[in-house]
Amino acid sequence: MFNRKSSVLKSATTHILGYYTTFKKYILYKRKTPLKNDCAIEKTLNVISGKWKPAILSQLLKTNLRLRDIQKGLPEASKRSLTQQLREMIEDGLIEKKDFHQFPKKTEYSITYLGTQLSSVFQELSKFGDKLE
Amino acid sequence: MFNRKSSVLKSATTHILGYYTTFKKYILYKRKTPLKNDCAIEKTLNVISGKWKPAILSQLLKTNLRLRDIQKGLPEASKRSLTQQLREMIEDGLIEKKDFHQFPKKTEYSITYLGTQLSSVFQELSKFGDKLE
DNA sequence: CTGTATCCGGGAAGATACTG
DNA sequence: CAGTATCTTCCCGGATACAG
Repeated sequence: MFNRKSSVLKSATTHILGYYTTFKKYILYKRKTPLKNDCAIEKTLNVISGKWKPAILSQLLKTNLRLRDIQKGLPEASKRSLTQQLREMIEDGLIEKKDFHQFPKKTEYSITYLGTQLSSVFQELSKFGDKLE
Repeated sequence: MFNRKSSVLKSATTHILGYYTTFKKYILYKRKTPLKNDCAIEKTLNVISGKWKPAILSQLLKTNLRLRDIQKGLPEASKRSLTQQLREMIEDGLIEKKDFHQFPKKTEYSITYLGTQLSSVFQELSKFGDKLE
């Protein structure tokens, strides 16, 4: 989960797992600045602090949703960002995806049991946020 | 607190408060992507999710500290990052700074009452983090 | 010792076009 | 519809030198 691999295209010099390469192709690399995964607090922050993650999770805590519906609720977010953050949250086990094999494509995102346990975290975050200014 | 101003040097084209300029000098600018400050959850996340903030706050929840001591506890963080994150947390009212006017300089950072209320947030974050893998 | 000035690299996320 | 490919912009935080 930490040092999460992402795919990226670099046209010039880039790095693979810490080593540099100049090949122009999609590669997997580890995050440059490793997270302090020995701290439970930072672990949680890392899985929920994507730009749209709290918003998505709040929605999914209420009901299952298709990508289209998530977009409708977050019109400012690009589709790319949303699918990326959804993918990360699937990797982290917070949510699940179900594919209905049909055309046009249909998928549905839902919260996992682990994900539901975030609600007490959100409750505290919200309580504190109300005290700010 | 949101749309916090930062100073930055751009050698080419950059923007001031949303408008673009090509002057090469230090300017103040607002964040390009405004935060959704209507959500209490995101408010909290925004004030605690700097790279070293949770670590600093955890320390200050125990005792007052000088910059030197914070650095000792976080040898991987640069001085610049630490002072910057400390400054932001002062702006957000989480911590306070006391200057002893002497030479060599001496200052001391301490948690505010608002800051102490973060402990229940951290508790939940920590509890959830233990459930991750 | 505390803090700022300056420069820079890299990862996150936006825009847009395309695929199945 | 759902998702990826590609390029671009932005901004956080590291390194280093300097100032009071």
